Amino acid sequence: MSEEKKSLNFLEQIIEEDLANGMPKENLRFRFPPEPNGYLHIGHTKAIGISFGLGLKYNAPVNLRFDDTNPAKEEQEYVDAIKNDISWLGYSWANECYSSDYFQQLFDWAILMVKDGKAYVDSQSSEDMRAQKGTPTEVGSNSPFRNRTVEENLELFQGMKDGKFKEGEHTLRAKIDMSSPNMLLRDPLMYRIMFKTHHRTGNDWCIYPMYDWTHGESDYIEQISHSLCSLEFKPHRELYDWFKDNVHDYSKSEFPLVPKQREFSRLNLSYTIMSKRKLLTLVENGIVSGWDDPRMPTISGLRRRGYTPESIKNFVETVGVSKRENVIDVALLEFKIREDLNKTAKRVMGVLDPVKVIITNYPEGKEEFLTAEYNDYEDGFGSREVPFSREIYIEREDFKEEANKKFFRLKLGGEVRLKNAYFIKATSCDKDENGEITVIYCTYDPLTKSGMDTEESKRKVKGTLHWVSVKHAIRAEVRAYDRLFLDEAPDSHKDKDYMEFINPNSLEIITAFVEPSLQSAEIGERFQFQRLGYFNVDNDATADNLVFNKTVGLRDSWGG
RNA sequence: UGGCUUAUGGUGUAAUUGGUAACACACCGGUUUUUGGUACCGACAUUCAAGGUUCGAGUCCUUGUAGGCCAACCA
Repeated sequence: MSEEKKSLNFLEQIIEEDLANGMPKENLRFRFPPEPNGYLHIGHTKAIGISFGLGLKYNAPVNLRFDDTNPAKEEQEYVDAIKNDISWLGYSWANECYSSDYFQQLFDWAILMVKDGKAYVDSQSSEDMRAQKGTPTEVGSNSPFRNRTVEENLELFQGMKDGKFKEGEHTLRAKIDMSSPNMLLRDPLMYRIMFKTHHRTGNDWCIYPMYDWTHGESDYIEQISHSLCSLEFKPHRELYDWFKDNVHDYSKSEFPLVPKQREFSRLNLSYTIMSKRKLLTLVENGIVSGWDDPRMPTISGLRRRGYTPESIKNFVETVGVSKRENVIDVALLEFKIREDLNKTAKRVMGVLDPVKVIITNYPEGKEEFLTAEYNDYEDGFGSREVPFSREIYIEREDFKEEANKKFFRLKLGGEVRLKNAYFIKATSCDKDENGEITVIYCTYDPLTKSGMDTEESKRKVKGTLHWVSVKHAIRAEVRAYDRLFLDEAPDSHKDKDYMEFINPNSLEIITAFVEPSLQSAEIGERFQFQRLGYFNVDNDATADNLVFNKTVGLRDSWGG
């Protein structure tokens, strides 16, 4: 057993350091904090993998916390989908939490901050506030309401909560520093008035706390030790710490531990987009059939496409953790699913673009059943009987009337092996008026039957073809997918909209012929169609209409 | 004219914290093969630039350059 020493990523190093500096291991606690305003995508699996992975590594609890502070965008449907996706990946959370569970605590703390002169009610329009906020290079200026008395602030804030004001009339702001070089510290909003029904708290509240105020304090309430998020929140850390320091003064005894936020770079994948808002646009405009369309980079899309949880987790593991902007080649994701399915999928035969072959010396009306292993190289997969007869389908691209020596497939006068069956030799073919081949005539050699181990079957043939018996084949719908976008980084162009790069041919629906054993295939079941790729049974499949999704093609080093 | 941050091959991630660039994917070549698959071999960078410190620098210092993020009553 050689122990491979894996280097620690920078987050693990931070944790090891904290541990070394005396933090008890039992204090370790993480969280994954999605906003339920859309479905989880492959980018989220990185964040999920990091926090849940750390939980597993250090045997520490990981909370699933819905950051549900904006009822205008959030829905129960998304909560359910998110839970389902995380479970499917194979992770379990210690507690199912909601920021909205902390609304009262947050409000109580906010009152204390008002009393301490650390927060005030502003009564300006958002436009006015934006104007005095300054810019990254110019300082802001103070609100005319910044110096209201504590009594006035208290009364107004209570009035906000009691629904005495209209939306937009007042806000509660933290009193920090309008000239801070960090824009987020220029008196950030803590509360806004919203008369919206919340998916959990209903109409209990008409003021809702903002992200910065809520998120950090939710971490604090849950006593999260390491709050890990993506890089764009780095500037928020200063504010996170400011709120945390103030609130800690109020609640040291009840909540002794203060969390620590650290940031890593998010995952970007080539040829796709990773923005919930933009993905929602694809759904709403009917570019895809839904959040779980197999072309979507969502977890539900990948699941439907045939990806396994294992392959996705391996992918995230391989991608690593760092602080630099990155774009991962989608080929790595494809490699990971091939790697997994290569070990686990049964091999079967299906013909996607059929051309008929008539074996002229095979008796008419005869049929025989040939034993075919589900996996020739691994034990434990079992086998099935595949029917063979005088007429079969092969792949149209597997035949050429004439071809050079690099073409290992069937050509006139040439011999190939039919997988699990016989050697055949092409003698002639028929064509239609367009020159399209309609029938290929072959002869077979009965002494080359698979498993016979005869001298004849030891003849060198370079090619092996997959096939399916015409009489026994079953029709199946195959959905073949191509990348959704034609550009490597569709949303990175300043002058062009990502919608301009939509691939108009990302879905091809094919009527295929597959071997009869697949009649009993179950929804979700994954197969390798030999020489073609990996396919799984789509949710849309019924007993008399099999539907397969092409998960990914086999690696093809020939190229055509 | 601001603040924060990152820079290692085509793409990611690593380098025992100053000791002579590793792993994976992609690409290209080859061997094996009843999948042109798998497996196995081989090829592919002197670390953004320029200086400096040092016996020795991807790691330290200086000065640049390039990229990312920051002005929502979003998260």
